[in-house]
Amino acid sequence: MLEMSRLRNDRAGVEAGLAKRNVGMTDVDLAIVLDDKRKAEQQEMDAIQSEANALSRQIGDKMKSGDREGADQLKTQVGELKAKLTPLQEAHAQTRLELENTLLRIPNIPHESVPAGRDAADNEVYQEAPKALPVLPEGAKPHWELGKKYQLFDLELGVKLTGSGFPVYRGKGAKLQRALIAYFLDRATAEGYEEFLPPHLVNADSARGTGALPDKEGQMYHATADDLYLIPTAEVPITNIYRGDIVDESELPVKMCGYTPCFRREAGSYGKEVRGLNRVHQFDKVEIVRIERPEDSYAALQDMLGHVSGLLEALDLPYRILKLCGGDQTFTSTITYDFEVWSAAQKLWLEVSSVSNFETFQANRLNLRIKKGKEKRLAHTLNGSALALARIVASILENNQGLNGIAIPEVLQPYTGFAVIK
RNA sequence: GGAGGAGUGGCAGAGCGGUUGAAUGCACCUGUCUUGAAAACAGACGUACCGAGAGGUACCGGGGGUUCGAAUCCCUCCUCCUCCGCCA
Repeated sequence: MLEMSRLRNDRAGVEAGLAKRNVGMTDVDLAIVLDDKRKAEQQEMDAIQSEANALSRQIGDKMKSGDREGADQLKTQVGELKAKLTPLQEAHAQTRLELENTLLRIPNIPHESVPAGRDAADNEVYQEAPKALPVLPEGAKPHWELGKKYQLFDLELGVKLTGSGFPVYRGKGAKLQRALIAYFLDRATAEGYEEFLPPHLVNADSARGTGALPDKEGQMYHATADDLYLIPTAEVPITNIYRGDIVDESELPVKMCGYTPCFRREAGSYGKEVRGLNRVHQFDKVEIVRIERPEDSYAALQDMLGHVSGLLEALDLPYRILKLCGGDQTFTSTITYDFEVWSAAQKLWLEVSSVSNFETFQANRLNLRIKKGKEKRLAHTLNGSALALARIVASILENNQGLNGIAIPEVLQPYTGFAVIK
């Protein structure tokens, strides 16, 4: 949620930013009108309330001194004031609700460096793959065939148990998952991120705090009996740890990480993009989250890009980094970099990480502030996948396949206990 | 799931219908004193909204109600504690 002050004071900047997302100024204008109305209503209400409070106090005095008649007279006056107040209060509540809903509809303003554009086709390559893409010999198999051949995961079994898009990992496939999770967490904690293991279901307040609601309503699984949402990413519970908090600047930066499964309904996607593990309803991910001073957040973003790059390099996977265009960014982000890994058998780039700075957009919804002495201001929040498993597994299997089986990256071997899948 | 008890400022803890945004203690902050610290003393010390300011309004777990007036009474929901039941 954007700050009202920004909408009022930086109209040109807001307009230019929203244009990059192909969004107009209608809601911005409406928000300002509603905010003006809100203020005027409050002033009027406060004045009436103030008068009523003063009279009520006088009633108390008159009652004490035995002046029943005077008290009754004042009661009538207060009654009249209240009659005026009630409709005002109702109107005011309505105005606030409309203002809130309007603000929730306005997406974050992209960073000035973010290119304009409509969709993924307009994204900018920020960093090319560092080396020549591997070329596999004839007969190389896509990961879903490898998964079947070596009994690493079973999609049909998932259908039986749950439905499509819920893979069942088994044997060395399951162990590889566990190894990747442990490796990613160890790397993150070595970088100073505190590990959390949060709930996998959250309430509506948490979903709203990070922007999953209302923007992604329908993309989350909803446990209606208890009105809880299955998390689409660990970002939601981990960032919400600080919802409503005021953090002293001396405690910054806050660096958190956590592993969780991620649940996404992903309704309506078909074709090669969803073959095998390319897009599933449940996958595992290690997420990193940071809370920063505004002046530090872009250095933090670079640091996070470095961290994710380091992981992919350690796994020896060819990757590139995209800077998303305005139209392809998520609703809440100021700037987003996507990491894509080359899946050699499919000859396809697979997105394995998304690293974003939200500036104050999430913090404003979360009401997450930082303070230095008496001075308080909104924090900047950032997060990134480090990393998302299913597609990493897909590319490891495909890229590392050979005549003698699939080679496990060296850094993972201490975690898997085996060097080859055969 | 059933029965009972409780939710007040950073913490502890009064208040139980009328200048109570809230006593008191501790913690924190600022001064005085001290070479420095401690102690002592003095002061400041919640959040949000409106207002140029003076100041005003709201908030005592959330929501609703009674009343001229609610932290105080009523309803409801949530959370925690104790006991019982069930259970990985």
